Amino acid sequence: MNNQQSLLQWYLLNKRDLPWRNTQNPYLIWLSEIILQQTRVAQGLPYFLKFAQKYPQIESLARAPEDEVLKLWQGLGYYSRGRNMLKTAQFIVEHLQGQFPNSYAELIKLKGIGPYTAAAIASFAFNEAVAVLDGNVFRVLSRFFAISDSIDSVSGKKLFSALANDFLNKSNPALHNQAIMELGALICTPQNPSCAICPLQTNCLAFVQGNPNQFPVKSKKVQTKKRYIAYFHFNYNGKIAVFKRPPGGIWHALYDLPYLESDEPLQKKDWFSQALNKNWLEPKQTLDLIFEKKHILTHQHIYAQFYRVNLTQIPHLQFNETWLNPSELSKLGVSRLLDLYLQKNQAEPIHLL
DNA sequence: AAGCCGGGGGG
DNA sequence: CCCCCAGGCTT
Repeated sequence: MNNQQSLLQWYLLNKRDLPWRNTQNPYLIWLSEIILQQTRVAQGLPYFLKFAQKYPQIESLARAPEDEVLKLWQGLGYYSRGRNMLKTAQFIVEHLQGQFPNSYAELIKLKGIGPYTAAAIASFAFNEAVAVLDGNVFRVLSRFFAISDSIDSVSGKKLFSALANDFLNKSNPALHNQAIMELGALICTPQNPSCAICPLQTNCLAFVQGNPNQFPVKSKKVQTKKRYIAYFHFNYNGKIAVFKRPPGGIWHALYDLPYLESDEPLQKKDWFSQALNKNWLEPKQTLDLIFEKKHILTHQHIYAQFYRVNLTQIPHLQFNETWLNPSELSKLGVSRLLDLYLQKNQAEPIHLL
């Protein structure tokens, strides 16, 4: 048996039973691939089930309001995926008669579909002979061939892309692509790979050399930034001031509370005086610290404090804010951080005045 | 080419 | 604390 055959045999015996593997419907496969971008299967699975249930066809997704899609996407992160997904659904329904493109060349033209996702849909739904290249494939191939070219350089990507297409089993691209990714997810893991039970063990150069942990090679490193944010829960007759976050930063298109920000930690009196300067409140008013949370993201650590202010008149907040009651706000997508606060606030309501 | 975009799980 | 996950878009 050659390497491709060993890989396929291993896959057929050991694959996980995942819902998007039981269909060739390009819409459902696309849905799963968008959700799974930079996202573990265990985290994305419940979202796939929710979306497939609520939007069984591309037409129902295309009709959905953006706020509804983002509420369903809430907690999954990388929210531009959800907005691009909606735009692409609308494009396909309005301009392609609802028919999903059936080739890599056409798929990659769509918003939110890059080289990986185009290859995944083209092969899984239409059995096109194009290799997927994701984090799993980078890892498997870099170890199998002991390649030290960095996977986040342009030249490295070209090299691995050529290698992946060379390694592709042209007689069964759909199964081969799923198999090599599954191998990366279950056997050829980032740390402590299970080489002892790997179907490619005997021909794996890194295993022979005894250094699989040295692959793959990455050159870029992420540096995290610390942010200190004071959120203001302005309460007026049971309504709360919120605004839709603008383009150009984190949580674009999600709803949020008015806030102040600093590069270094500040105390309540500092936030209070800043808010006073902006005429968000009056000197006689008080800030109640309700909730503190260190919110950890890949590229930033947010030290958040949530202050509640009970108002007797509506201030001008400069956020294009709207005033919503809790049931209205509960229908809108918010960050995981704000969701935590709102949940806590609901569990321990403040009985005021 | 580099920076940015979330949240979570595992070592 | 670190890593990275069925990546893609913008500058």
